[in-house]
Amino acid sequence: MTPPVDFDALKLRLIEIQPELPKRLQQVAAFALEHPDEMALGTAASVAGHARVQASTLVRFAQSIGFSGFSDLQEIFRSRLRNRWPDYPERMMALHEKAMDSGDPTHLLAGFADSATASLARLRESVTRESLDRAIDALTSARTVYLLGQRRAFPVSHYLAYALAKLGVRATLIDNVGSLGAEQLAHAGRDDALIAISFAPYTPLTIELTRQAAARDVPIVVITDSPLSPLASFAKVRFEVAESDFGSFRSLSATFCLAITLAVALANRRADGG
Amino acid sequence: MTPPVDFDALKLRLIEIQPELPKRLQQVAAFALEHPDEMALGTAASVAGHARVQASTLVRFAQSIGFSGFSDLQEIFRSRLRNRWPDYPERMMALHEKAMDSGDPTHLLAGFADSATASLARLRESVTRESLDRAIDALTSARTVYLLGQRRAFPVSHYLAYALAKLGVRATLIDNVGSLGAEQLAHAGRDDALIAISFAPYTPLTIELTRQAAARDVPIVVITDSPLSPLASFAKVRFEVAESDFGSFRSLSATFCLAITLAVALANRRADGG
DNA sequence: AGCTTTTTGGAACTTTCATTCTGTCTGCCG
DNA sequence: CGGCAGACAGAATGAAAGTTCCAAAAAGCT
Repeated sequence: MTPPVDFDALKLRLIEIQPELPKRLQQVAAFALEHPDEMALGTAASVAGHARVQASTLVRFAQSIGFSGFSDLQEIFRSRLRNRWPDYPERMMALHEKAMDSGDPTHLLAGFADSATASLARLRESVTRESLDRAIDALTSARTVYLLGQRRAFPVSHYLAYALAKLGVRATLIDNVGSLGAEQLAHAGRDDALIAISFAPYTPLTIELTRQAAARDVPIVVITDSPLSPLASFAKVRFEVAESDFGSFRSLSATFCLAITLAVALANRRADGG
Repeated sequence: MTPPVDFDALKLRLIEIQPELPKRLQQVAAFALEHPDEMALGTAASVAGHARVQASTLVRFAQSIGFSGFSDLQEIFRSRLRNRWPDYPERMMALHEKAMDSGDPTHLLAGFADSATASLARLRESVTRESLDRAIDALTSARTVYLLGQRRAFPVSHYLAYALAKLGVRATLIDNVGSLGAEQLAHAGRDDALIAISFAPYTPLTIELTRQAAARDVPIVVITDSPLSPLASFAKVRFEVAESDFGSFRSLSATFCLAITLAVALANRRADGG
């Protein structure tokens, strides 16, 4: 069998033959495509370690595609690295300028990526350890963590529900399916907690349900975009996330980042504290 | 003498001390700056050959700058090649460990923010104008855009549904509420389009519904994490988003960024083209 | 269920590589 | 002109890497 001559050919070949490959060899194929840099720079042993495979499997993999051994295969990944655009900052500049012409969607992509990056940078500066600690305290002592976010904020609360479930934390997502939002939150009490998320224009349902929960003394962590947010007054702990926007669409990157931080920190605390 | 920590520092150091270096060492310095790729990927012997020098000279060169040997020096060149941030993996490790044993949640936040930022940077490099254009073409000619993403990917498809609705694009979210996923997608035909999103471990429902849609010739734009993804083969256009992960949680920033780019570009195209 | 074939993990083997060491050479100062 | 110090090339060395092989396990087939 004749081995692929460049990275693209290799990629195609792998896509083609992967289904009929043994398990471990599939594993290697997936790893190779996901970590091409590692394949290029690492040693057979280190790559094998990261891919959870024996070094000999790497050799077998290479041979099954037609190479004589791992080293030959690695040469493909190395040449890919050589031919990659020489200098990063220059390329970035060129990309920005070239994309300025209208109708180029890469311009949009760059814009959204920039604004997300900016949001993340600002998040890091604006969130204090103290507020994080207080939020995690409040959540740690909760029997059930309720998650509320509608419309734009719904992706965040849904992702939190997913993450908390994975982390073994009891959480309930208020998704308002069938307009049962109020009922979904009805049993939240003072030994639970609510994470309420809303941005301008604030969804009335989110405000109303948060208000009701606050009236029942449910500890509330609020993620919003302004200290003047209608949610602010209900908050035991409040985070203001200033997402920069590009065009009229705000990124949610910083909000997600904060959310997952809360989730993981909470799980860690539970694991430590018993 | 303390060795430079990254490529730029090394460059400066070399320029500074080059005049007072012995002849062969100057030769090596010049070669190193002119052929950084060779320095990164070659062996001591091959580099020595190209630079018309003995291998031992390379070692002495490295030591004269403060490294323990050629291998340490080579690491600098390799990390330059790996990605724009030379110390990214180390930084990640450090943050992770700090976050783990200090219990300081701001380290977690920094880690997630970093990994999101890295994902965004990589996204910009990996997405080509050509694939964006093809995706937008496919979506523009669709009567209805169907959005499919479950579990981890659900936040993305939900957000897309929100954004497309705001932009005046007819879109249907396959949320599988009440297990009506198949029925929600039942009327999609060849003049519609589907955006299918899934990451490992791929949700069976997403794969199955995408397969069914593909069988009915629905044009499909796939967002996934590997060319070997089970979704890949159904795709008319495929995006591979390599999100870096921190701990065991992947950021979704790059995926959101790509999604919103598609949405806005689509709306723009519709507005222009009539 | 038993046999055959394929696949896998691990150790042994061989090669390659970086590094050290030694003798020689060159340039400089006495 | 002779001696000294630094630099150099090339061989020797020891470590690390890639590869091969074999036995055990798994998968497939009758």
